[in-house]
Amino acid sequence: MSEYMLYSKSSEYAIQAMVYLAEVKSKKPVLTKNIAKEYNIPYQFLAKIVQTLVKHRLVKATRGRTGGINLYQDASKIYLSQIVDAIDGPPPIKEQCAIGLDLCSDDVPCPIHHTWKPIRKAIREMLASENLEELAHRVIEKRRLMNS
Amino acid sequence: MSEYMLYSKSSEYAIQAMVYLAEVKSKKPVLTKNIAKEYNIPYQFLAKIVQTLVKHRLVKATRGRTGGINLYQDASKIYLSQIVDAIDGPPPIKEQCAIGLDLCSDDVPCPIHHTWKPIRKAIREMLASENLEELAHRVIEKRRLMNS
DNA sequence: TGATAATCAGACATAATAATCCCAATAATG
DNA sequence: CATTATTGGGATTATTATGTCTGATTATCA
Repeated sequence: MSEYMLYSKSSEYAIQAMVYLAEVKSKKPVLTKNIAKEYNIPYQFLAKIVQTLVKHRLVKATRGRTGGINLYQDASKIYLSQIVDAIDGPPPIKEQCAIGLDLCSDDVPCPIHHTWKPIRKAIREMLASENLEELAHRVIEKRRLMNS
Repeated sequence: MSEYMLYSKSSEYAIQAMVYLAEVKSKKPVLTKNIAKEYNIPYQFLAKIVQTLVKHRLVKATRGRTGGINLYQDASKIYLSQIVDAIDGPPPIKEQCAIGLDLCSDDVPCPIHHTWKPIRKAIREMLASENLEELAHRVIEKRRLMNS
């Protein structure tokens, strides 16, 4: 394992799929299969992840021949933190000590509590402030830059 | 999986063990078994991790009946980043895109590149600036606070 | 020098995460 | 109404991270 992990692979796939949905803005249901192909995500695996997103009402599924998936609500109202929480579960109530000594708090801080706390806060705020509409815009902008 | 991960469980154990060594400041070799007991780390597992630390010259091992382990050099010269790199491997040269789209750079940034980059930098700097001597001091301070 | 006690090394076991398979349920279309 | 194409969901497999076992090697000490 290397490089810092904000969320699991499953959450990463979930974010990619939902950014895709925000990007295409299709009224018609979008095929999970197509999203999987576009982002090179194992189809069956993504299908499972989508099921979880449906249960958490982040995605709306239409069954049957002309079925597929759509965002459950407007892209501007869906934030990364919602997706990650749905897939990986919500963050723990009590903050874990970063070097695993035991629980730490402001009163009885762990050795790196004061350096780690603002970083953790920044991560949380990032995930809670990024919405799908913004992300989709920037993905489109990125494509433009890559093709120029 | 929940909560952000800076390093693997193995690295966490490695840090704990080395903070312990910095704390006791023993000239005589310290038993891996005792460290494992102190921090509730599975002994055999910690023994494996220690082997890796020895290979990376972060820890010095003395074999035989009165053997054990010590820090390879002064605690003030050993930083968290060294330990994490030894156990988890060094960070990748090319930065991965946080939402897995593809590689990102300042020129062709991924959608959350500009928010994620300073956070990643802060994490790296934290790991690169925390040395074992400092940490050991603060662990001792924490113990004092807990017992009062 | 033999008994003891530590690390070293590699194989093995278990648990968590990631990925796959298969078929049922649903719905459109000729 | 049969065919086709989708999601739903349980069981299974694969891969990786974590943890365990066993015996060899090294060194001390009675």
